[in-house]
Amino acid sequence: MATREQKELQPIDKMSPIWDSLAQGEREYLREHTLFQTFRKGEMIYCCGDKPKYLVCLVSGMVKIYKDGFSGNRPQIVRIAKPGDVFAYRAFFAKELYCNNATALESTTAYLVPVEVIWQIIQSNNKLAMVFLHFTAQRIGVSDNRTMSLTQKNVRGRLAEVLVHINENFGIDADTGFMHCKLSREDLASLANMTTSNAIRTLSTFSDDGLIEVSRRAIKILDEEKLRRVSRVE
Amino acid sequence: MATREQKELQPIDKMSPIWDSLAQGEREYLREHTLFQTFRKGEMIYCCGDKPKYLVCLVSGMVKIYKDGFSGNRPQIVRIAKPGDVFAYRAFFAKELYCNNATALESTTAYLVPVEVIWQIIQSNNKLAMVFLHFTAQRIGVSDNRTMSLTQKNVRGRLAEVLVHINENFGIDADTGFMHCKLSREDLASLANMTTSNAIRTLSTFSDDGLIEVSRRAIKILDEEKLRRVSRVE
DNA sequence: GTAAAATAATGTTATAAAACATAAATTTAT
DNA sequence: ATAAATTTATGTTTTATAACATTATTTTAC
Repeated sequence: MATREQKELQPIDKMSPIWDSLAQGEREYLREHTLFQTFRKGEMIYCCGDKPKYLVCLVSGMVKIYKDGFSGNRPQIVRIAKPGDVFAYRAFFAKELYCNNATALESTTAYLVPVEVIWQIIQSNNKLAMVFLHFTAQRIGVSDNRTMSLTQKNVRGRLAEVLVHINENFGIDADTGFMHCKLSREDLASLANMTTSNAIRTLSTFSDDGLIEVSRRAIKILDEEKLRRVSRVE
Repeated sequence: MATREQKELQPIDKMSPIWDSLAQGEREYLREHTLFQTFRKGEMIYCCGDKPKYLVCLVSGMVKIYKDGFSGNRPQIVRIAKPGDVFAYRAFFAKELYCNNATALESTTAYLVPVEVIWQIIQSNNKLAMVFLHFTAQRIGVSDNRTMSLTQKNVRGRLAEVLVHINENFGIDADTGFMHCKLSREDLASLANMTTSNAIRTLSTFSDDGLIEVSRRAIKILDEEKLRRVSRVE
């Protein structure tokens, strides 16, 4: 008898604590109007200039959210979404068009909630409004801190910060210790605002110094304390 | 008969459209529990690590909101608040301590609304929650765009952007055309993430090139179109 | 009004990171 | 399986900006 490895697909309102305050009727309304969609690797989920149509709740896979670079400059990854993450709602609440892009980093599935559905529920559910307010307020802090890191830390400090962040937020393989999130050097560079060359070079020196172990795209942190120190002071 | 130059002090709920959705009872409650305070030039309004106690609504003067620099680095001005602006609420909604500082750039007066009062009203006034959600969502966008500017534009582009922004948001003297907001070179540098030397030097070249006119701290934009172009492409 | 402090103006040097170049390794497509 | 394309690895050069240094000007304090 084959064991069922594949996890049962949870309904949208069980995917994130964002929906905890929803009443039963609201949950049903949400479920009924939510789409489920698959994206293949590299596929665009939304892009800069689009009018926000859906809030996205990631079910499986990984999505990079990135801004196009100014005139000839490299694009910059703002953040990477993982299963359970809810995104693509900022522009809607700000009453703006999207000003960044989202593409699947690997084969990905997601719930798409039409913004009208969110609007409908949030108008009469103050708790939901407060949850989104809490989230957006936190994200301002994250964004302002990111600005500080990208402008005041040097290349080593920025890359160390990115590695520690990925390690913390995407987890590591229980057996090998390698990080689950395997990004190309180019994407690491884009996250840490540096050239791909510098990302590659700095990974090499981190590896030479025994801070990390590198095998292709897989990275294992060997000395987290030291890496954090590099992230703090450089 | 002496003309009354001094404007009558407006009540808090007339200071910003943020409060437009408040019912009469809520307005009275807000007014009754709001403090009015004066800050002299350089005085701190709140600082990094403090627990948020008040939402601040600026009545007169100017306030700089800035983050301390990492280990030995220069502080960075996040934004400058002007009369009518409401600030100091992000950390409260994010359930965090302040992670930046606010000091008066000149003699300043402000309404201080205890966060419990905000909480009380927002719990039962969905419209107010939506207004704050709209504001915070917008500010994430501003912050992310700021990150792009500070990391991808060169010194000239960054300073040009700051000048255009100040010109637009703080207005100019009707007679002379000089900008109302007169910052020290150090503060301009802090806004544009560069050394004071570079801000001074770049102002000189802008002046030499006929883009601006400089007289002490006062600056007048002579060729806004060209300055915008510098801001966009450099 | 004068001295002291802070701010502004420039010139010079040092340096971190980008740009460029080339080659090796890996992945993808046929 | 082989070729083509992409990604990774390093070495070298160039460049933008910080750091440093000095002087002039302006503001503040007594």
